[in-house]
Amino acid sequence: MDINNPFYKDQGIHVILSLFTVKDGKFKVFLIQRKNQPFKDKWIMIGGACYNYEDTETALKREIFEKTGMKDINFQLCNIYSNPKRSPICRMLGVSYIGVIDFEKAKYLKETLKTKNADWFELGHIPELGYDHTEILGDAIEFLKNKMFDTAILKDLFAKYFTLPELHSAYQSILNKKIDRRNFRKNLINKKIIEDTGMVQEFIGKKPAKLYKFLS
Amino acid sequence: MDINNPFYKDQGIHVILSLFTVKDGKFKVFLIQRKNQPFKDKWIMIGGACYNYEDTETALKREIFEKTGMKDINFQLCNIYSNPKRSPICRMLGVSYIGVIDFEKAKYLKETLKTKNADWFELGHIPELGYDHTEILGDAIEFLKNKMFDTAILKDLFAKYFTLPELHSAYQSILNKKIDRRNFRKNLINKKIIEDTGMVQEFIGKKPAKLYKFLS
DNA sequence: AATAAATGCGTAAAAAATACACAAATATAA
DNA sequence: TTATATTTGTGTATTTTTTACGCATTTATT
Repeated sequence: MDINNPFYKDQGIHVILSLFTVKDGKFKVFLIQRKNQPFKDKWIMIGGACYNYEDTETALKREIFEKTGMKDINFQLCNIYSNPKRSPICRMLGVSYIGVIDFEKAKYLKETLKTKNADWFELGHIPELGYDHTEILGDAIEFLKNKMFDTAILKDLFAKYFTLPELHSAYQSILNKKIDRRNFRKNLINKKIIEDTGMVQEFIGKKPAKLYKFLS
Repeated sequence: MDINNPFYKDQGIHVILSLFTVKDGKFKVFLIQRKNQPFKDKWIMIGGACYNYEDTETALKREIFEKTGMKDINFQLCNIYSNPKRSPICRMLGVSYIGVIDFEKAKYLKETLKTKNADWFELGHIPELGYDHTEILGDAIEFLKNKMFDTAILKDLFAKYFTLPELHSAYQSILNKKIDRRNFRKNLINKKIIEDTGMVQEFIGKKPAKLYKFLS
């Protein structure tokens, strides 16, 4: 370890957030459009530099706040990307996180965003992405799918409570396949991922649904 | 993203390998003793700098070769550590990998190692570690345990073939608990992690055991 | 030949996952 | 008011997977 080796330092760290929501049965990811080179006009996911006095989680929180004004987005580590050519400027190690928000926040996010060219894109309708964000997004989706039935990774997809039909619809959107709704309920309850709150939906029409919440 | 911001660069990336083996029913990790400050005389896991022209896997392969002379150790990403104070010298992002080798290689490793103060330590008898390697090692063990029954993460624990009693013993050492040997076999075969080779062990004593191999 | 040690194979019980049917609540139409 | 359609909740067989455990086989030793 030679601290004076010019190749040792002289490199940056980037944090990237694959931010997802589900709205009206559409699984969507949040993208912003670059205004400058490199990858001018290409779309990328939220993120930015991790300065050398902060950890990556702090950096990502700061970046999210600077770019969107939001402070309460939860996320978890997904993967890292270390190809030295992944950015044309200099070596930037990419640290990728995954986050989920409910569609009320999602709406607010777009309205208040400082970066104007930003939007939610439905999966299957993703534009061409800059850097290696196509790969990063693909890995994030895979990660999300693999954790959905074992953890409360979708905890923030609803502000607080939700009905089973709502959750069921979200799962089907993300996995892009049909799931038996009766077994779906038993599965998530048995695994202690969701819990019946005892409350019931105020009815809009049809039979009112019970309200559930995520555990942990 | 301001490339001229002094906090943007001026930081290093470190790769760390939690290298495990099992010998005579003892689950062990490979450690080397530091000769210089910081953490002089403390033990740490293999690793070193990732230069800005290489990806982290390349860096780790290089570090392993420079420090041990070995070229064929497989590993996979485990976690990252980004606390800016984790190294007293400068910000060093830690990228942790996990690897496993068979005890024949393990023996060779210690003999040919350039760094002389190096050894295999049985879990439960780990000395005080430098940097944040206690946390890194703990996470790596957790990672290994969680993947043992779903993937061939122990593939390199045996040079080629192995008997079921050998594998069974290794699993029990790592998990530190008894596992029914009959269900153990069925479990790993059903999940297509191991496969019967059709060959049988040359007998040393007792009933000769069948030889298995890892898949994938 | 009998015994002990280690390994392989099989089967019954329990638990989990899957497939599928029907009852209950509500709005709307007749 | 009654019937109908839609949506949600609950239950129950069936299949698959996991777990528990018995017994036979192979070899060395006595």
